[in-house]
Amino acid sequence: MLDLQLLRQDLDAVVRGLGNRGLSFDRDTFERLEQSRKRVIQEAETLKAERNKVSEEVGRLKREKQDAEHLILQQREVGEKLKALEHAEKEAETAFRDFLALVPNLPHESVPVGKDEHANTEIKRWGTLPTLDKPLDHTELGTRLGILDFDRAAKLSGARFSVLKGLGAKLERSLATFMLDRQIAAGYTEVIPPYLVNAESLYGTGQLPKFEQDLFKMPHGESSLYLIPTAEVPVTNLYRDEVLSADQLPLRHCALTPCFRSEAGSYGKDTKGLVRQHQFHKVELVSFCAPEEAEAELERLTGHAEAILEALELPYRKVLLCTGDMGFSSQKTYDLEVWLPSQNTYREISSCSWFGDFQARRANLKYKPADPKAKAAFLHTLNGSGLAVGRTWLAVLENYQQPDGSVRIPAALQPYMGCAEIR
RNA sequence: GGUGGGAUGGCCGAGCGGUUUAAGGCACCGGUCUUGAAAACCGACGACGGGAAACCGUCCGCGAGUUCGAAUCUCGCUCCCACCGCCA
Repeated sequence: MLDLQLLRQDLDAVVRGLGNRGLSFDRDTFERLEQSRKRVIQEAETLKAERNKVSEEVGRLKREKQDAEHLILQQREVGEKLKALEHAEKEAETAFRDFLALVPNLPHESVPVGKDEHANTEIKRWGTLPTLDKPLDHTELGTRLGILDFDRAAKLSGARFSVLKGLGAKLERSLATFMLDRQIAAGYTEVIPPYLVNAESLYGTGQLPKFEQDLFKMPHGESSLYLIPTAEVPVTNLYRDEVLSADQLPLRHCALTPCFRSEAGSYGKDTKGLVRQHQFHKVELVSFCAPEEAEAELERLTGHAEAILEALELPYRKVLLCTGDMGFSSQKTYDLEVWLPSQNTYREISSCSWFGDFQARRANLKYKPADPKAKAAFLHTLNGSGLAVGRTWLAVLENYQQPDGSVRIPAALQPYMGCAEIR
């Protein structure tokens, strides 16, 4: 949610910022909704103030054993009018909120303006690309090694699911544990959150109301629960409707969870292999901090994701997303892209974002600044993958493949795997 | 699934139809006193919305209802606690 004050005071800046995302902000609708909301609020409040006064008068008369019948009759009419007005007030309030709920965050000033991923800025490249004559893709490598099975997964669930077996399963588990251990050592407190969340949680981080079609929704009693698309949702919402004290900040959490995405609208994209699945594991980093620390925190958090790739000696590049390529809630995002020999290109393996107070407004996440005279204020939220486990799995297979079809295990991972290769 | 108890400001806790503009306490803040601090005393002290301001409105878990008037009465729901049943 954008700051209402900003919308009122500098609508031009909002229109400009959203324009940089390639969106046109409907100024007329906003102004119409804002004004009708204000009008009906003022009307209702005037009437309520009047009602309260007369009711007080009735109370006084009754106490003094005087007749108040004429006032009570008069009040009945006011009550009727008020009921209608309160209804209109609620409607206007809802229309206004619904409109704002669909408006994405404004890009930070340091974000390059552009329409799609071609305008992203490469920040750095790390690592040496493997020299392979004829690199196989991970699907072929994994299937040949007997550690990856898409056919049987299709039998169980359909397309975009996978079965990992033997050392393939162990590799997934080793990677996840390795990442968690590293991030815990870097200062993140591990949490294991629910994998099913309510609609309020998804609203808080910005997946709802706009992106319901991307989620798996489960009927539950009268309402529904959703499978989490990322641990960002439950972990960011941990402190929803709370006021944290300044000395708790920055508050850093990591979580290993499965992630579920319906991938609606991505038909034909990455249909083969593990790149785009309905279910995958991810270690997520989430940080809550004071606004003045947030920009540096994004660099720090991204660094913690990079450290995993470097520890695993996987070549990657770091990209600053342009305005047109950023997610709904983000104001600045770095993507980390790992080298995939079979595709002869870099593919996203982590996305690290700074949301400003956008999610904090939606989730009512506040902190009490150190200055005892200061009022509670919205804090800043950040998160990033550290890393997507499934994509790391396939990156290891492809980058560490040997001419004979076996796969070496990165040195840092060998203690977890208990072996040096898969063959 | 069943029965009973509960949900009030940052925290504890009173209130059970109209002086509640939510008592009282704790914490925090300002002041007096003090070399400084503590103690004591005095004062201030919630969130959200409307308004240039004065001020007004809303908020006692959530939603409906009764009433001139609801923290207080009625109904529905959610969550927490205890016990029973079932269960990994």
